[in-house]
Amino acid sequence: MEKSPSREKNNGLKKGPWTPEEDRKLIDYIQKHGHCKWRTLPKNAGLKRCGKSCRLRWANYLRPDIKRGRFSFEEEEAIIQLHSVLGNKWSTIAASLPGRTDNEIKNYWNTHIKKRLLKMGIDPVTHTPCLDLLQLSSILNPSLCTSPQLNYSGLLGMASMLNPNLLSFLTTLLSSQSKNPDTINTNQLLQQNQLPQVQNQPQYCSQPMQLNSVQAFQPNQLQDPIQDSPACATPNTSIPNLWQYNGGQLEQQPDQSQTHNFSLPKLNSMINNLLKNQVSQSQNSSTFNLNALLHSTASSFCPSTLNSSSSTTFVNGATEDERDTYCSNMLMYNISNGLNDSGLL
DNA sequence: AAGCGAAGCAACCGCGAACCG
DNA sequence: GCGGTTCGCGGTTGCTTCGCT
Repeated sequence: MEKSPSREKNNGLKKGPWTPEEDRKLIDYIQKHGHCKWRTLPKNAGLKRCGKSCRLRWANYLRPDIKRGRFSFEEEEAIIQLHSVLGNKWSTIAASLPGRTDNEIKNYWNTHIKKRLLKMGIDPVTHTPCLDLLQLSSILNPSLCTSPQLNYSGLLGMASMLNPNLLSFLTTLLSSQSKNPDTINTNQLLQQNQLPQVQNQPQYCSQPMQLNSVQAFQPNQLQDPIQDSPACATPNTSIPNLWQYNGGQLEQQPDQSQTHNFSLPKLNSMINNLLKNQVSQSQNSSTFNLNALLHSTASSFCPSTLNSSSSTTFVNGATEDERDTYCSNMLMYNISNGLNDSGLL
């Protein structure tokens, strides 16, 4: 790639883009003599560059073991995972990714991953759900909603910040949905009689990835909420209309005679209504109105269809949207795992 | 086709750590 | 132990390409 004319420093050392000729000289020299002394290398190799520039060119571009091309999804997952632990320790992260340089990873993080996380409602610095007004409006404004699956993670992130009960409820519902793709038994959920632990720092990536498990969260067979079948939403006033968060225990006992089944589109609208309600009431409230949730009507929050992507598309060469979808599913999967680990599901 | 801003990425810079005499 | 030198890391810059108007 030919760039602008090279710059020169006062001391005669060249700066700027490397030419193929310079590359060849550097490669030839290192292949013959190695690179023990970067300081003296350029002079010996016949290059008008500083040692630092040579080292950088070799390390980031000319090294024979460098892997070129797009980052695979596995690599991306690893970067996010490592960054959540190590922070901006690019060289340490690079050490775990054969063939990738710290500079490349740093650039990829700043140009791709950071944006993706923000889009998912996750703070790329702290790796926790973030709440800002823009995010909030995009989540709550149906016209701005382009990916319902994407918004699940945003919703969960929001929920966790607004109300620990809400996060527990949503994740339980979503996990239940994976076991029974058509219906959710609310009574069964209530009978658990204990709220799961709220994770302080939800993980949204895991190693190794378990595509089959994640696929269980693919909300397939979605219908237009407006066309929801009557059997899918059966509100019942005998269900306690309030869950009181009190050290993880439900204070009101559920009515064990009633079962409520509803489809995922209905769930979508319920979550949306719940969040709207929660936001308008008070942040950090320890209660939410279950009865209102069950009675809430389908809104236009959820677009009419979702594509049921196959897991095999989430490997190398996945589109941006597919990656977003997968990342969102991973969030739900990991939160669900947290529930499973606590023996609640 | 031209202009312009955004995105992507190679390369630079400054600083601290490691090394060495 | 100390001072000078070298190396490596992370943040930043600036050039090129891309896409939109």
